[in-house]
Amino acid sequence: MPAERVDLNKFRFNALAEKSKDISRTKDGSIEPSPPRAPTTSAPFPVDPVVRARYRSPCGKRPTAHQWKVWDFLMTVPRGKVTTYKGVAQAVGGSARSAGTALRSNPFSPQVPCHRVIASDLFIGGFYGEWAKSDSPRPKVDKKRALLAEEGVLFDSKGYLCKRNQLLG
DNA sequence: TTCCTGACGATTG
DNA sequence: ACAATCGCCAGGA
Repeated sequence: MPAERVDLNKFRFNALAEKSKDISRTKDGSIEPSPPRAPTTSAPFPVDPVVRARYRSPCGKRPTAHQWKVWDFLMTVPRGKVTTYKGVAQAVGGSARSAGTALRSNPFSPQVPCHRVIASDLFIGGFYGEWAKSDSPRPKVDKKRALLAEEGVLFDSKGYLCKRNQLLG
């Protein structure tokens, strides 16, 4: 294979990976892996308010009341079912978008099952900050799909939920 | 405090 | 059908 072709493929890969935020570019133009979006913890999900008050995420941040509410609600979504960002917002307040913000910083995945949240049009949606696009690599969303498949929740080739009755509610 | 950025969702052209 | 736009609101800098 000509070197020219190799370089082209490499360039294409980097462009896609950069778009999906798996890598980022430093000031001098070199490429480095992006830091993980939401490092997970092996600590058990705390329920006690006192334990919560002193809890710090792996990034050293203290979760907000809204985040605890979102995560608490997720704990009520059973295996084999999914809900939507909109559904989360209706349950705990705020907007669908702000629900996504709380999921994005969930340090207890998959203990707190943020993989059971999909878009309101039944599209599989995102995972760990990565939003599924059919024309780009989506390793994290593939992981989400695998987790849900293990729970009996399947999506079609375009990424839409197969069985509507698996939606919570 | 102000400003900006998103794992959204609904509307519009 | 599809992309562009707009409203949304929690967090972080």
